[in-house]
Order: sequence, then structure tokens, then C-alpha cells
Amino acid sequence: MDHKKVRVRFAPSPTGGLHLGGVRTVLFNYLFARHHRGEFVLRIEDTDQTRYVPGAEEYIIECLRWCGLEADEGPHKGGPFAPYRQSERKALYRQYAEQLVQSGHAYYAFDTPEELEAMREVEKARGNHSPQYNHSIRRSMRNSLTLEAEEVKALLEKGAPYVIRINMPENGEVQFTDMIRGTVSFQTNTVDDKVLLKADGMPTYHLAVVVDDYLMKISHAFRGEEWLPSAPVHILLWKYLGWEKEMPQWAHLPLILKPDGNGKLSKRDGDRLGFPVYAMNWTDPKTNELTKGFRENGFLPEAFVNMLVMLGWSKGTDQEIFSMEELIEAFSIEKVHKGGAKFDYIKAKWFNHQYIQKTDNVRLAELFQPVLKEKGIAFDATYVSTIAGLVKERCHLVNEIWDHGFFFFIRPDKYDLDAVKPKWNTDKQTFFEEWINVLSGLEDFTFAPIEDSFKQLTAAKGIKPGELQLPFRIMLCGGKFGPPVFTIAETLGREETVERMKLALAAFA
RNA sequence: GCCGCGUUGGUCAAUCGGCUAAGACGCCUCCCUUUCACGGAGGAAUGACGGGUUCGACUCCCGUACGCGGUACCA
Repeated sequence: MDHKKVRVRFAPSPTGGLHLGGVRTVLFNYLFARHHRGEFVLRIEDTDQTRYVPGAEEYIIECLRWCGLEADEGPHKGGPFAPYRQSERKALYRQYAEQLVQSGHAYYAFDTPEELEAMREVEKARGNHSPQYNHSIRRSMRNSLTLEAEEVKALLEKGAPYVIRINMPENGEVQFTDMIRGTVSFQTNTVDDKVLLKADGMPTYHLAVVVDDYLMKISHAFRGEEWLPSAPVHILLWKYLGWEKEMPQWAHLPLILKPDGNGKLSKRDGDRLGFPVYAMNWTDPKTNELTKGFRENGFLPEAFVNMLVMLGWSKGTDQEIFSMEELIEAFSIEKVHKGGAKFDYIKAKWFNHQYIQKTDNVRLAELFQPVLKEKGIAFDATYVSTIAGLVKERCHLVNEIWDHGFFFFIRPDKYDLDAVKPKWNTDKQTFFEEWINVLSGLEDFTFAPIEDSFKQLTAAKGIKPGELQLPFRIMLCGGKFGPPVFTIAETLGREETVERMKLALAAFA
């Protein structure tokens, strides 16, 4: 690797929520930058004004913050290469497009959308499956290659709308080395004359990435595999603009695929299969439609990130759980796979489960509080964190603390009578009535004394302890679940325990 | 259609010519526990296909098949 300072960038288009795959692209950029002690830039590619979605940029920034993948430079914090929004850099691009026209690598095209459409119709009728504005077509279109110089000048002067298109060479090969895929090559006549500058004066992605990557001194450009087919356009632009020596090294990341079938994972798949695809909840400002996010679904950001990094990258050992520091240390772009990976929500939850076990109960309780609030239940932080500690080993999502510990917050509203009734008798009834008295007078209402008194009384009554533990559990929880039953009693406290026993006894009879 | 990129168990994946093909998730059996879970011990399950190259190929090369991506004045 050369000695150029490592600078990478994540360049999303602010059109909606941030997809899993987007976060993974951020992650790989971030890890690469940190590993090489370089810089990570956030650049907003909002060149398509018709697709602007309010709030999307703020959402993206918040996602990065939540994931712990914050950029060093960006629209939210500035930096030496500001502005970082392409819409605010609009004036910059035109000169480069003009420069390309001057050097013959681009040209003005005056074709109207209708003319373009007509051309496509004609071509399709002739059996051309997907007509491209390319070397063979451009000769019959209205552009500065076919029109007389005076006519072009006249059109320009009278303000006729036009775009600037790249002039793809007819016979040539573009070759480059992708850090993940090795040598990739294209025949130039198979790629069309992409629009570089739109009629509204905004650049297209193709021009903007190249110009901004150059201006922002980007050393390595990572993006999704879907960009591979347009790579030759970008490579040629670097060359035509005379910046070839500064061109970043490319890496096209594999796609994240849907769990069933094939194809790129989409928001729709999440809705269909019941799991989040976006990092955080996203509400479409137009339709008000809410798309669920990993964060609100009870994922810890460390787990989310760890799960994502394993989708397409492997250290080469059997280690699967990595701290951010370990990832920064171990990450290398060469170990990123070529093939796409299917997203597995079950495995994703397994990662989260691992992290929940390692997470401090106080933090877990804080993350769980919103669930209680939503239910209109208030408990003090210490109590909630005790519960979190008691049930976390069976939680794959933070929100599941409720599913596994709701009875710590509310009395059971129904009992698993099928598990009690068949074996219920007056001896058991009597046992519990007497034990209530014992418990009421117990000096120290904690695990050991509770268990001791239980054992003493079962022995005295000649009933097997096991016969009574399950009913006791059902009295307190309502069903066959939860942590050790004497722990539940201790946690609930004497009053609540006794009260629940009385209530249950009435229901069991 | 054309162009490009891929292809190891159901899924994530290791292997960079020596494989009796790791490990993880999930699944199944058992142990622990008179709840569930955690934990522990086992088990089933993999190199798309066909040709080369080689003493030897999952690994390299070439075809084929299949999949995906692209084919916009969207990114």
C-alpha cells in the first residue's frame, strides 16, 4: 500500500431509512479508516432534487451515532473539505463537465425526454432489448457531435436545455484492480454515454463521485456491488480529468441477500418476514408509514455491528464475537468475500443474546424503560435492573425482558391451571395456608430462609418438595417459566408474595 | 437480450495444491434443572456440473448451468 493518507467516505443519498447493507458499508469504511489511522468522511449525495426526503440526512447521522461509527467530517460537523452536501457544491461541477467537453471526452446533448423515448421505441422495435445512448446511437441524435458548431452555439445562447454526456470510446478496454475481486475489465463499447451534467445543472452521481472523491482526497472508495457496472465510466473520468494518479483504490462490496430465495435484501422482505431491515425506526414523512428498526426492536448497537461485520467478512479464525477495538485491529478489506451473504435474523438475535449477557444490568434496565413506559408501568431503576439481571439469560432482544419477567411488574391475570389442578388436593392446600403463616413471620425474607422454611414444612408434612415447587411458581408467575422460584419470592417481597399466594389459592380450589 | 460479478452443509463460514473438508447459528438426542433458560456431551448435514493442468484439486485454467447485479437527465 502506498503512503497516501487513508481517507474513505460513505456517500448516501438521503432518500429514506438506512438499510442494513448501508450500515455495513459504513462499518467497512469506518474499520478500514481506523485500522489505517485514516479519516472517515460522510458526504451527502443529494444531486437528485426530485428524490429529496426531509429528515433523511438527520436520520442517517443519528444511525451512525447509534452504531458508534461516527464520521470525522461531514455536513453535521464540517471539516476542511466543506461543504459536504453535493447540493451545496452545485457550482463546482459544471467547470469539470465543460473541461471534458473541451477535451473531446464529453459533449452537449439537446435531445428532449420525448426524443429519447422515441429513440428507445424505435430501437426496441428493431429488436434492441435495452437501447443505450452509445457510440452507435449518438450519431443519429441531436448533440454537439452531430450538429454544426454554429447550431450548437446558437442553441446554447438561446438557452436550450441540454445535458453533458461522456463520450465513451468505441473500441477500448477499461481495466482496474478491485481490492476484493482482483482484476476487472470492461469493453468500452458496451457502456453507454452516461449523462454527467443534468439539464437542471446538477451533476449526476457519475460526475459527482469522481469530482468529490478527487477534491476530498479520497484514497479508497468502497461501495456496493451494484456499482460495478458503472465503474468503467468513473475510471475513465478520472483519466480524462487528468487525475489518474490520484484515483482511489476501489472495492465493490458483496450484497446482503434476502433469507429466502435470492436477491438483494429489501425493506419489503423485512415487512414480509417479520424482522427489521433499517437500523432505526423510520417514518416516511409523506405516507407516515413506519418501518421498524433494529434499535427499537431491542438490539444493542454493539451486537448489531458485530452481526453485520460477519456478513461478508471473516478474520479467518473461528472468532465471531469482536469488540470494536478488536475489529479495528483485525479488519482487512482483502478478507471481505466476493459472494453475497443471506441475512439470517435468527443468527442476528444470537449475536444480540451474546451481548445482552455481557451488558451491565443498569444499562439493560435503562434500555428497557421505554417498554415499561409504553405500558404505563413505573418502577424504580434499581428494581428494574435487578429484574434485567434475573431474566437476561433468556432474552435475545432487550424488549424480551418483559416477556420473561412481566410477572415482576404485574400480578398474573391467569394461571396455568392445567399444570396444577390435576394434582391439587387438600393436603397441598393446607400446606400453603400454613406456609403463608410461616412466611408472614419470617424475620429475613430472602432466598435461603424462604427455602429453609419451605423444606422444613414439606418434610413435616411428608410431601415431596418437588410436588409443591411448581404450584408455588404458578402462584407467583402464572405459568411454568421464570428464574428460580425462591428468587422470585425474595424479589417480589413478603407482602406481594403472600398476597399472590392467597389469590392463587382461591383460584386453585 | 447484452455486459459484469458470483457459486463449500438449511444459513454464516475456514481452507490460499496434501482434506479423514474447521467453527458458529439452527435442527435432533442425551445430561443438568420437578418451570423456562443457561451450561455440558453427542448427532445428522457441505465443495453446482463437465473437462483439463498436476504425483495430488474444494483450492489453478477452460467451458456449461444456475443465481445476482447493471442496462435512467436514480443513486
